Amino acid sequence: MQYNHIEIENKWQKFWAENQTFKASNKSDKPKYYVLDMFPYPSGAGLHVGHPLGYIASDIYARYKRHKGFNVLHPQGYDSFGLPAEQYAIQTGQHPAKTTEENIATYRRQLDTIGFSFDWSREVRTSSTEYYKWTQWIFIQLFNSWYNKDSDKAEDISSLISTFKKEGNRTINAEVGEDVKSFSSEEWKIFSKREQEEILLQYRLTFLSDTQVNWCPELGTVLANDEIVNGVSERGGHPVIRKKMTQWSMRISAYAQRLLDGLEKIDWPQPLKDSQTNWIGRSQGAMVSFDVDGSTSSENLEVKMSYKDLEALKEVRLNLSKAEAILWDELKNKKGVSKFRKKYTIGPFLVDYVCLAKHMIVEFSGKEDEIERTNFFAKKGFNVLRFTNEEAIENILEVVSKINNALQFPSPLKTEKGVEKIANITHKIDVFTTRPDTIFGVSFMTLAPEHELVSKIVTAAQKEEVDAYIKATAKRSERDRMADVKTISGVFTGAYALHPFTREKVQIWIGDYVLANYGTGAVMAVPCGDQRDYDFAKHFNIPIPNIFKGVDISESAHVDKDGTVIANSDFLSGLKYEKALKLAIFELEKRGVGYGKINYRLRDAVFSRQRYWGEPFPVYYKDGMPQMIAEKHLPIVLPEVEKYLPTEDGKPPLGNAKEWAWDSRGKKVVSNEKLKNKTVYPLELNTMPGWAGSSWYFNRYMDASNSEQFASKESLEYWKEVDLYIGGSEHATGHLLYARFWQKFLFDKGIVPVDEFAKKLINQGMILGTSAFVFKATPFIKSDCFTAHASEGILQKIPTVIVSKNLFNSEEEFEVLVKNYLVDKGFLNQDNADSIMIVKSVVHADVSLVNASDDLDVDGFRNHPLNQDYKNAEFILEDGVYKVAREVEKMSKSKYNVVNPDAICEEYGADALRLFEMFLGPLEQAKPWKTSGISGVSSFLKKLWKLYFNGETLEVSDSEPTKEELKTLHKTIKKVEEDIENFSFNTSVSTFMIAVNELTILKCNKRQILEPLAILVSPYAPHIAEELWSLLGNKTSISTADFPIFNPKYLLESSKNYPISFNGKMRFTLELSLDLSKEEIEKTVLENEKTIAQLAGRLPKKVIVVPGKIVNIVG
RNA sequence: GCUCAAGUGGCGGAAUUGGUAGACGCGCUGGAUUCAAAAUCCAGUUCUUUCGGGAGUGUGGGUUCGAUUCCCACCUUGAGUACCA
Repeated sequence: MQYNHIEIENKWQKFWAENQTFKASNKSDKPKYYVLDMFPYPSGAGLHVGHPLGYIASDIYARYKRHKGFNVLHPQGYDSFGLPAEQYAIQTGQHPAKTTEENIATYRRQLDTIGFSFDWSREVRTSSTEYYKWTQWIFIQLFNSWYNKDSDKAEDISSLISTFKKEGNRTINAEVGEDVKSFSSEEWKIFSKREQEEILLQYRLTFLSDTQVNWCPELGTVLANDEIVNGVSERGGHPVIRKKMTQWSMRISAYAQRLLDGLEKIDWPQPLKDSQTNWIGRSQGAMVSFDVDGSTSSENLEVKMSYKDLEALKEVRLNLSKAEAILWDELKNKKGVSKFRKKYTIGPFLVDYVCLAKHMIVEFSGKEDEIERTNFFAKKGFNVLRFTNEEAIENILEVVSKINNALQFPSPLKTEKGVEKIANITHKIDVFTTRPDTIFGVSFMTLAPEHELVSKIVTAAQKEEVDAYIKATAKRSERDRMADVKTISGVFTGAYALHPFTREKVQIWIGDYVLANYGTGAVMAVPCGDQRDYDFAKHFNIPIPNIFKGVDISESAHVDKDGTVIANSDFLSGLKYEKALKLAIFELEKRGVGYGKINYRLRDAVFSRQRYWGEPFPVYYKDGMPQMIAEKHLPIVLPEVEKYLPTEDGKPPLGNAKEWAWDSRGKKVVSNEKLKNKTVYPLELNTMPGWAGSSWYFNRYMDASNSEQFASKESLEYWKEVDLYIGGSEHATGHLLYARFWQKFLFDKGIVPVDEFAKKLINQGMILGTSAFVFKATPFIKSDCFTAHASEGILQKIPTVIVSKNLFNSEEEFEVLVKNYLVDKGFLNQDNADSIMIVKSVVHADVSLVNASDDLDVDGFRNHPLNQDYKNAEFILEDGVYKVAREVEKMSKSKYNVVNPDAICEEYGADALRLFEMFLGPLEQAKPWKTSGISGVSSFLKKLWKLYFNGETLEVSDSEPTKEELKTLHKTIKKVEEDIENFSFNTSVSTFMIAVNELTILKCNKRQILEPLAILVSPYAPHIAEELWSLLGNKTSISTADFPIFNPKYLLESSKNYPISFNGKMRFTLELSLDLSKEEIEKTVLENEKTIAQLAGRLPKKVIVVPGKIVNIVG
């Protein structure tokens, strides 16, 4: 019987669908295993051979795990909201739901053809109402939550409100926006409802705010940072500008540290982790305050500390009294600006605790010099709180509450002379620096042109110039500013800042190399240690003090930290980077001019899109304040609109909807006409971004049809997390970061049981296309020979000439060849030949017209619908064929190198496609596709089939297998098992080929070999395996069979073919018994005549014998 | 610029802890079968050679009895990222 892949594959695909073979149960005695693919966006172009690569790998793993006795969840779905469908809708007026539906049908058909073991009963689509109901629900959960930094997790907003009622917001340590005002419980109670809502909005994990957004005018929407590549939109490459808009944001920054820490416990590829780490951008350094000159400086009372003193302090910190320890337990958990230090020196005094950012000292009373201390601290701008030991031990809670209160409500500073205004400082410039060790190298400061202080500090003399500069920068788009990094520009403000240590005056400049939205929008410039500062200083002739010992900075800044010794830096002189850094921060904190700080690059994520084809927000606006629609009224269904474009007055597309108002009485969406009614309110016009639906879909698969809940508690508890997640690395800083964020939030709220959703992740590499090119000759009239009409006629006679690849080595040869051809064929007069020139150009040829030997189907090319221009082209062949040039490029329609899997399945079968995709190379690696290679796996399948047959009839013997047959089988079991566990799928395909080749030579047709062999092959080539399995008389699907068990006894050998090397080079092999001892091996080898010949009389210096491995003779 | 990954025949790639470099497949060459083609089967295929050998895993060094594998420097390619202070 012939191997008929079409018949077999149709038969088994139908069988699996009818019998729901791969339907996973949420209850099982077997251990669970969850294998997930990144679900596709169903684009109009359908799948090309690159798309299924990851799905095939995960399918092999899923099928393998089933053979290994696991209850496997292997679902699939569609990320079906998104831009392309909407752009198509704008162009054609087709409803995106319709095109999406059609595209999904194509995808489903293509996926089914490849024979995946997906559990389709759990399919999800992010654009279906049953699904996005729960996306809306999660949005509401985020709205109703705030981030408590003391417990380091998200909590319900109700706990915040009850604290506000009891104590105001002074005891709250939350992740919030920048300008939150402090208030007491009394004040909270008298705030209006609206004021209360405004305050709460600042605390919520999703919040409305006026933010600078990336606005893309062409697309008419805002884009997230990860949707912009090189200053233009990722989709379409349109320019992006910055614009202030009221937008929903997600407070992902609250999770920055946890997103970083979580990377440690997940098995994800290092490059992916690196790019997330990069994106989060944690940098450790210090905040430093510079006073603007014109303020009265406080006298300098510092006592300098050496590094030794600093080390000695560590000792003191370890030995705390009981009261001290109790209080420290309470204080140490405070984070961020309320962070406390213990046993700290402020000037000459050692204080018990200090919060540097808030200038608050907490001490135990009873110290001898209390009055003196209080005065000194007050001069330095510190408030002091004192408690007795008893208070701390007996009523720690009250002590803590007093401290919290004082932190929020600092009392005016007091000295013995009564109330005195200590600081007369008009302005301060805060900067963030990662190099506080270089602080003595500061020679100027630079503010971003947008910095709020600029207008306040600029001198009258400089005002005009500064204003002009600010105007000029504002005009330039973000993209211009980014593209142009070489031009140095800036203006002196005329104002000076005071160096926090030396009190020397340093100039304050503005310059556009400082970005307003990173750090504080201001930098302390250290020209000797930072190249940008250096260039700026050179350009404007600002001094460049050198603070590095023995380093030449005449040409460029010295950026190296390692091994550099600091000089000319007062107390830092003579120290290396690490020590100088610590001591600098220590001194900054001691003098109250700065503190150690961790900064993150990760910004809060903008969550509003001005698009139609996305999830609507479950939000309406009452008096301008957002209100959530109750869970029981979800989903809020996307309304119908006539046009998918923004409205004429610039509102998002949903502004076109006629029925888009919320009736708060009737609890339903009603016509906009009813907005006149008092109880009807406008609904949100923005929609959610693409990443909303994909940030939690892996949880939905666990209980996909649940209409009561996001997913049932039991199913979430059972499946917990994805065990293996396969997808592309392009989602590193988008989907994979946002999904981790939502998972952590859902975990905080007790909705999901784990805070990382995927234990292991593999990035499959891209499959590249092998483009084919032909060489086209284009004739031109040489300019000096141009004699008007006559020449025109020459060109018209000349047909397009296309030249085979190996006929020329240079442009000159090409030209000569073409001219000769044209003359020979009579297209060109010899006389005219000199007046034209021939230019070579390359043209893509459709890869389906080229065979494995790079021969082009010339007629096919002429008649190809995309090659209308070449219908009458002349081809210059070599040896009767046309050879194309090949190049590896990304697969794309425009390069005519896209290979469709449908055609492959049709011609070679799905099993061949699956095997070949795996055989191409390591899963994670990018690799080129060449269809010709598929004949290898195709003939392998035919050989495999033949093993079970004798001519037309199935012939399998029940007799005992031979030793060799068993050896082949068990070798294969071992290797395939190891390969799958290591995701090295390419090598197991080779292993199958070797096994089949060996068994063919052995003429093996034993059931005891061929039955387990079918199981081994089945994860890779499931259709042929099912067919052979059933032909062998089995009644159930092969997917339920146990994986064969490897038995090492069949691989035991009695002898080994030893490689005999001389000085490490293998010269010949020698068959020796494995029972021989080291000495016996050495003796036998040295006596061998080939050894004697190799040595040619020399005496071996040394003989290395590794029994079972190698013999190496040195000499 | 910075970070990461990778360089092995004509091509895709193999060599899991340092131990016979080039498995397996494509392509190519020759042969069998065939009227012919497709398909199938057999043999060969890193380079070089005076047919004894010799050289060889991006380049140059190092460690080792022995290095594709470990270390150092450099070159090339790919990916990510960037006035991030």
